[in-house]
Amino acid sequence: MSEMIVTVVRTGERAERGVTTGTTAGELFQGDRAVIAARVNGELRDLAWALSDADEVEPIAIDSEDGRAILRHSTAHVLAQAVQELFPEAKLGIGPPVENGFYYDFDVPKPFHPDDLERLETRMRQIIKERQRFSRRVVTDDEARAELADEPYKLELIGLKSQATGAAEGASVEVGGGELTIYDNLRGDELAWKDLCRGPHLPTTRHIPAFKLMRVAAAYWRGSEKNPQLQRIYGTAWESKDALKAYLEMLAEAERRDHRRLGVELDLFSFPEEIGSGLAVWHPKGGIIRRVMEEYSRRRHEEAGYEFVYTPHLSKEGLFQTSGHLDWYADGMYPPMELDEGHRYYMKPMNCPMHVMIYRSRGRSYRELPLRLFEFGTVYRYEKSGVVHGLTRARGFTQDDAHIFCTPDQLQDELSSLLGFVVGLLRDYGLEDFTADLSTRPEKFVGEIEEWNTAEAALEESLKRADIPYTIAEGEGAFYAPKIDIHVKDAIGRRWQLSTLQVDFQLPGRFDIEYQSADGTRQRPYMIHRALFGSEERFFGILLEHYAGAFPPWLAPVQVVAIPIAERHEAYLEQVAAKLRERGIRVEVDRSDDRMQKKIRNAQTHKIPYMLLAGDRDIEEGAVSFRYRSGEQKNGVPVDDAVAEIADAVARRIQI
RNA sequence: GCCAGCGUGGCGCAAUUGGUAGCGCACCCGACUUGUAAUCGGGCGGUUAGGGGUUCAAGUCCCCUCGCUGGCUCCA
Repeated sequence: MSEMIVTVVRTGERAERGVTTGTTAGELFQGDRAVIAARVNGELRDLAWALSDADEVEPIAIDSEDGRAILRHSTAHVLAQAVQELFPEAKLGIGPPVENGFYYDFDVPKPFHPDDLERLETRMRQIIKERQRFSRRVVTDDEARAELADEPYKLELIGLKSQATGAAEGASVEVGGGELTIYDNLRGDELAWKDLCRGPHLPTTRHIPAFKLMRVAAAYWRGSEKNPQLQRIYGTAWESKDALKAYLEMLAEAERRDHRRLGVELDLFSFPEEIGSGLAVWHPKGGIIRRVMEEYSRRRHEEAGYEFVYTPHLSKEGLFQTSGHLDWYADGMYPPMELDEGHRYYMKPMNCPMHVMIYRSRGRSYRELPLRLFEFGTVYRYEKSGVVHGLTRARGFTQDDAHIFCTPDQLQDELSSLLGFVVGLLRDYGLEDFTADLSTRPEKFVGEIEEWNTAEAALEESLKRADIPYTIAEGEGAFYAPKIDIHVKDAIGRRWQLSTLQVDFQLPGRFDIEYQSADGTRQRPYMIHRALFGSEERFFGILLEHYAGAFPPWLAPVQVVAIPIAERHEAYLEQVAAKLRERGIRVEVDRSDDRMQKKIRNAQTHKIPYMLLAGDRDIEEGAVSFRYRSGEQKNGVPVDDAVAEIADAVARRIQI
């Protein structure tokens, strides 16, 4: 009685099934409520898709990656319907799923107000309750044009698709590759709404278990500054109320550990309005952490053969003309200071030209190479006003910047050892999970293609040797060089771009630097740029969020707070503190007239790694009692043992 | 740079339709001296980011500047 055979694929297992002609994917998976779409011969399809003989069919569950994307895309449609009902003049842009959610762009006469989101959510809930069916319909270009005559942006997409040019990011969900389709939202048999869309979609709106609109924003149509700005609404949707809740809690956790908030709470740094946007001052507690980070980094660099240099923050314009910065990135530089007789000085946006000056200060021999120059170099970049963001995107910041001058022969080994060094040092700061991007030649570049190819190959080889997983970012290199960016994953799973490593054969030529080789000829060195933290400010901000302010003891600004049970125990704790200070431990005795419980609370909120308490019992035994950040305690520890425990944790740079 | 939302004592927040700026924490003073997350009492502190305007009257309305937030664009 079965008229055709399909192959059902589930998590790698394959099974053949005989079904009647015209069976849909949905009927195949009837009974499994988690299945909301299917992959038929490799293509994602609606459950209403009619199968053909010999099809290979895989169920798509709503809680899979593909399933969530479909859910979110369908939720975007519900949003768009709600918007057009509440704001009839709204014209549709695009509405794709994105990581953790979706958005939909609209052209509206008056921008949305945050309060509009609540009204839209209410309407969306009604639409979901109505159990509208998502119904797919194939149309010709002309039919689509006729049906969407009132939607200028959709018409533009149809036009783009006809021209087979690359549409905007996200637009592929509207028009896709082949035939055009429109999805009708049907309330019973009545058409509630429709949208040009490739699909697939959930069977009905009722299949949306949980969603929330997040924020309104503006976005340029098709991602170009030259185009008009549309109003974008961001939302999120999940396979269950619990999954939505977990996501919202993750966002709340990210907010709690936002470095800008912790910077204030822990008194680490601030951005005085009087100084200017994006320009931080470091308070004593933040300053200690930064100093410890720098000291450790400096020591490791010295051990690895780097030499320390210092250079000024300002330079005459000629330097940046030679380097090419004024030709390529003058926009990103602070405007020049005009001095007498027409001399112009610029704040430096990068340290490299300065380091080249050091190299060029005298003749160089191949025997000196590789020459590794390192500086904590403070640079200033005129970031656009809308992008400044705490410590992670500042206008003044300090790079842990090094430039390595080497012979072409040395390039490969130098890159390889460099990568190992970088990753090793990042591990010491408590970061574990690394990936890399290899950014290759961009459209706008300088130099010879052969040189680019050589450098790209050397970078890739070093990634392989260092065994770091990487992806190739085609065309993402700097104009003067290909680069490797190292990304790290933080404690709550976010990825941050940190270190960069670039091969540069432009600057050596521009500055005409040379070395004398063994055969007596003059040769041009290669140059490698690298920053490990990227910027100290940014790295600090990332670490702060990674640790949620609870730094490991070696970095904590105050490592120990000693808390007397009563005033008469203060002198004893001062002796303990003196012993700790002898070991270089940063310790404070809390002699305020707060109650002991309050002192504990204070130390706890300041995320102090160790609290040492002492009362009559401890003093009798020559001991102290520990309270750790976890709330755990360890009582009656002999003072020398306590000191040793703390000093050891600091020396080993472990987290506790 | 563009769009939107914001900007109240150090921090977190309040202030009916425009009608004399309050609270908590922190801070200062006093009392209390207490074994693991907030003792009690008193006090100081704001020309409501800055400037201009409307009004009898503006933290509340309008304009400009600065700054912050979320996006977009950008990130050498």
